[in-house]
Amino acid sequence: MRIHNTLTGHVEEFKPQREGQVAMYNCGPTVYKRQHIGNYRAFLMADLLRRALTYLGYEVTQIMNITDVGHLTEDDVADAQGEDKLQKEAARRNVDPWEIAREQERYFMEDLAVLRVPPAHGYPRATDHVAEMIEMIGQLIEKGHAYEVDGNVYFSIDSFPAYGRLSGNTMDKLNAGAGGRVEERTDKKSPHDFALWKRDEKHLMQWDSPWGKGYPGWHIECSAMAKKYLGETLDIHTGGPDNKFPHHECEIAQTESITGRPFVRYWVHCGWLEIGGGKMSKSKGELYTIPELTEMGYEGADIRLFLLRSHYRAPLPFDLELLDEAKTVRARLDNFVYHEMTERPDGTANPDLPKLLADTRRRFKEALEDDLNTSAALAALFELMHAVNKAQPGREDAERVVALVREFDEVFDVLSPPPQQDLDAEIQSLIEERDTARAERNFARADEIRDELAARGIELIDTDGGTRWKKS
RNA sequence: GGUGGCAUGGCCAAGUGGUAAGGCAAAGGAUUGCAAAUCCUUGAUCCCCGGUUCGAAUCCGGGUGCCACCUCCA
Repeated sequence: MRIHNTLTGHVEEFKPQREGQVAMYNCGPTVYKRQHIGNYRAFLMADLLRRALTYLGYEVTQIMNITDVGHLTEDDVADAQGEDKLQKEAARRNVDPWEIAREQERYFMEDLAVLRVPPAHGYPRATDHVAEMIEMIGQLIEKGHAYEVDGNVYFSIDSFPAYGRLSGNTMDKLNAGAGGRVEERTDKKSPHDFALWKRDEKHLMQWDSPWGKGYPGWHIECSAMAKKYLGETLDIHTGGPDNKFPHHECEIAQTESITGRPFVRYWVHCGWLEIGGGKMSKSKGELYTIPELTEMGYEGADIRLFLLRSHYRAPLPFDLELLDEAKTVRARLDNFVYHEMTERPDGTANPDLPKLLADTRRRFKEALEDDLNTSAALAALFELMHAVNKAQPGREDAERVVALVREFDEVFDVLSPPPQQDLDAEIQSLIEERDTARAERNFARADEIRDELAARGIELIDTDGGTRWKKS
């Protein structure tokens, strides 16, 4: 397995700390608003990574955090001026922030289910780990990496020279490029210092701490929970492109200042999902949530395939036509498995088939091993389908082919469930009537019945072996 | 101003030194009572200029265009 590591900027050979075992942490959602499809690109990448690693024989432990406090609207300012996003939404809707957090967390899980994302091994909430955060903050102060000013605790950037290694925004660069954008004056020693603990009497979520009542800053939660559930050094840490800076820089600074060991071996970030030539984000208008898309008739699997068809790191344009295309492709896959390869006649085994299957599996695997090259993996699958359709296999060969397609689908998970085979008696008799009409060459009546069933969502397919149908 | 990234046929998209995967769309053909599906056929010298090389979409230099981060954001 080779994977692109943001830390080095290169695709590297992946070697977990423990042979065959992977400790993976995914930056999860901030539960103050419904996540949109752009957010889900990052979560589906995490899912892909987990599935691919599992397919390749690794045992993966996956932890994804739920941010339910402390994510500020002004992380850079990172003093008491910044607003907690959850708090802001709570004030807007005039409801308890806890209520919003739990509601949005529930929606998130619902969306993941629609997207066929199997649950991670844990979804720790920030608010359940304030004690761990306080402990880490205390350690940072002890070691001289953090300082308290009037109930606020800041991480001192100057105490961590490696700051900026991940994003390229090193301190000298940040200072050089300040260009008037860092203008605020605060109680911080350096404008780039970020908050670990914040005092704010008006905040609705308050915890006791050695520095008085307050609540934790955003970045510290990931350091605390990653350490608790996966240890001091993670094999993989994922996130969206926006997490690189400052969030992940801050995580590195906090954790490594305490442990003195590398925090993460491989940083993996996805590319932006773009809409209208720009990124899709909550602060702009046009974004789609999962329920909005399903109401429009798209299935989770359509969205999966749309996202998995291109490389996870490339910027990906989003529009409904591309989603339609994914739907078309998926229909072709379904058709192959449930129609072309089903009810095949008996036949002799094709001597070339074993090699075709082995080559296809090798190509598929090698593509995944090459920094999750899903485009190439899918190309292998399409070429297999083409070759098999051409060869018109007998039943046993067809079953072998389908088994391989299903094996690939453990990674992609885009096949529809098997079509229902039960039909009510009325429809059944209409189909029989049509068969009779066709036999009598009464095509007018036959087409009439076809149209009628189509209106009821039943699509008829005439084959040599008789009339088949499927729900359209 | 600083940082990171992108530029491949109508659209989407692989490919990082050896004569451009795959998908969607489109067109023609085979098959079909009509359909659907399937099969056959048809398309790009890879943003521009210069360089390195026997050979570059792929490396180097210089341009141009676009996106993002340095505010909230996956």
